[in-house]
Amino acid sequence: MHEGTNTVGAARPTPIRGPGRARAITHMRAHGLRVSAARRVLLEALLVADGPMSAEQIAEGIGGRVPSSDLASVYRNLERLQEIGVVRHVHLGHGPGLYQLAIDGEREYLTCERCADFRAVDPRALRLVRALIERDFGYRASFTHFPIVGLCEACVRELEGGADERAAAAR
Amino acid sequence: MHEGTNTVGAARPTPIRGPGRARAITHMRAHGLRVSAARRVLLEALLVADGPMSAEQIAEGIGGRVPSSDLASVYRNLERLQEIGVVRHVHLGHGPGLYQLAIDGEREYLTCERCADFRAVDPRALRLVRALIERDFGYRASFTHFPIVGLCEACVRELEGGADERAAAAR
DNA sequence: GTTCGTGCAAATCCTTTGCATTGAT
DNA sequence: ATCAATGCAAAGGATTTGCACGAAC
Repeated sequence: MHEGTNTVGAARPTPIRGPGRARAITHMRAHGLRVSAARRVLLEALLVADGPMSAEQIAEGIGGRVPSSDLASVYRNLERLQEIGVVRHVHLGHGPGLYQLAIDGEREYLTCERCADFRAVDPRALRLVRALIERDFGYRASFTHFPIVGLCEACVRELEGGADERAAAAR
Repeated sequence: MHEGTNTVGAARPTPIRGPGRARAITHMRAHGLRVSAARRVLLEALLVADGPMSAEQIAEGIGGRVPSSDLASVYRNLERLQEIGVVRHVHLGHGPGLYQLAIDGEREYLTCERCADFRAVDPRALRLVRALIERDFGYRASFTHFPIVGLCEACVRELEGGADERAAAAR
């Protein structure tokens, strides 16, 4: 059925480690990708961004902090860079996919379906969760591409506090 | 940011229990919804379907087993019925949202990002997983609307078998 | 007789594709 | 000089919205 973005099962890309620019460009050359202006700008955008960004935000130049570029090319390049392990993306709830450099090792995500905020964690922090899921269901879970969805601490408090607040207001 | 489909935080709808038709229709009347032909057909489609169905499949009459109907109306009615707790939907990976009746109690999902197959489980089966996530991250996870994504047992075997097969082929 | 729901068309959002031109190698 | 990458425009799938007509209450 759906694939394209699906990394699992394809030749596993070597994630880039160490600081960005030069490393990424070497990686691109090593994979036979040309180093065009558009791709330099794309890398710059991802380096400048502080967190996962939508293709549109990137195309618009991260709010003017880097030159803007063509959206279709951004999508094409994000996909190519993803294939060689320079880029990753996450789907946080509805809304567009969010892209980021893969230079900082794997991250897994938890996102709040109420306030839409999210949290990136080291995969090791989810070792037990994964083990439990595999033991009970045989599934090898990954929250890299699709996050754990739920309510964050703040939203839980707000919702549970709801009763108290109402009681207080009634007084 | 995104909402609409988001159930959490809104007045929690009473899920319908007991067998379908009449129950659902009573529920609709109780919530001031009119019982139109289109809505009867929609309910029929969801009753006939054996699993979560896309809006398009429903509009096309579940492969001719029920009358077909207008896609926009299907979406509108799915949303209204969801608001009153007669319908639920899941997002399994990419692809369209999948809708089903809420008559059979909550279900949580695990889906395979390789073969796109999925599995519905009783929420109680995920009690420990949820507890662990809440303890470690403060998130109250729910896999009702967005599933646990990973590799199913079969795909894990295929991928791990890969090495053996290759070794065997080399012999 | 109102008001809500319908069907159709058109618009929206995110993403992909076709194609002639430009540019990296 | 070659071939990959670009930019633009147009298509694509999923979903939403506007609106005039019809049907449930």
